[in-house]
Amino acid sequence: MPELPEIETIKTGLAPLVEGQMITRAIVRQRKLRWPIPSKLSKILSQQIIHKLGRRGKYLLFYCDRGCLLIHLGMSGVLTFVPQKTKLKKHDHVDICFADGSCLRLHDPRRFGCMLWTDDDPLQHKLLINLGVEPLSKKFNAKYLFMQTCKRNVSIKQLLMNNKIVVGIGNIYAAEILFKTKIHPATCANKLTLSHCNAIVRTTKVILKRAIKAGGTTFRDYRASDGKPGYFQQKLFVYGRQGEACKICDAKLQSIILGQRSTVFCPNCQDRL
DNA sequence: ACATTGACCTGGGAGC
DNA sequence: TGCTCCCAGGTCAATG
Repeated sequence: MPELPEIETIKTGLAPLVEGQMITRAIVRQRKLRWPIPSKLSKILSQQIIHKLGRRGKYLLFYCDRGCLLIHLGMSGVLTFVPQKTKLKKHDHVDICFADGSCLRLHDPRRFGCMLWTDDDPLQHKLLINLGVEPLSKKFNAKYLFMQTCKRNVSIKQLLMNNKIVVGIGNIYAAEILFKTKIHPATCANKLTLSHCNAIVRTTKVILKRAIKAGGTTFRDYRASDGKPGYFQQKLFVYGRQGEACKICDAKLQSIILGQRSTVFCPNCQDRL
């Protein structure tokens, strides 16, 4: 389940491998992803050079000669850089083939991801234009978050996962951020003070940066592997640990459902306001 | 304008 | 063993 740190890690790892590559064709074996892959994708991409990789939220951007390829990995998407002759596995949906015999291969069992093309500025694309601020940018600050929380009647956990407000924070990091800031995930957003918002913002940046660093180390060798990053699992305090002991106070971690998503927290460390 | 719910999809685990 | 059921998750569209 790639969240922002994983996508950033993938971008960093992939950039030196694909930037400057000439695309010869694309092989699409399964078009039905979150949205259908354009039927003329191979024709569009043929003879284009990938100049630069980018990222916006959880979207990977491949800037080419005449437009941009947008890739979202959904829940289960994996990109690998392999020789074109590499044996196919189930759910290997797309190969973007390069002139040197290598290819970028998209594998996505659950098909929640997407691969789309735009001729124009990708940031103006329908799916990207309404995205919220980048959590590692200066726009994500206490004042901004407070402005958002003030007027909203949802749990702070749901707000953090709302990509119209801030992008890239999914179920894993939302839980971890709220644990670190000692805020109960069900706390109504409009109960938070500016000071709480400041703590959330600073913690978010620390945790995401640390995860990017960890992802970088576990991901270095992904060229040969299936590319699954480690989610710096040893460093998770609450996610996936319901019923286990809190690493800080030893209380039993609890799980609740917020916005149809399971949410783990420590009933002792995290106060509800 | 905001909040909520359903839909999409497969693999893996639990339970029988 | 094999079946069924349920869960995981991101995010958009439709509905309230």
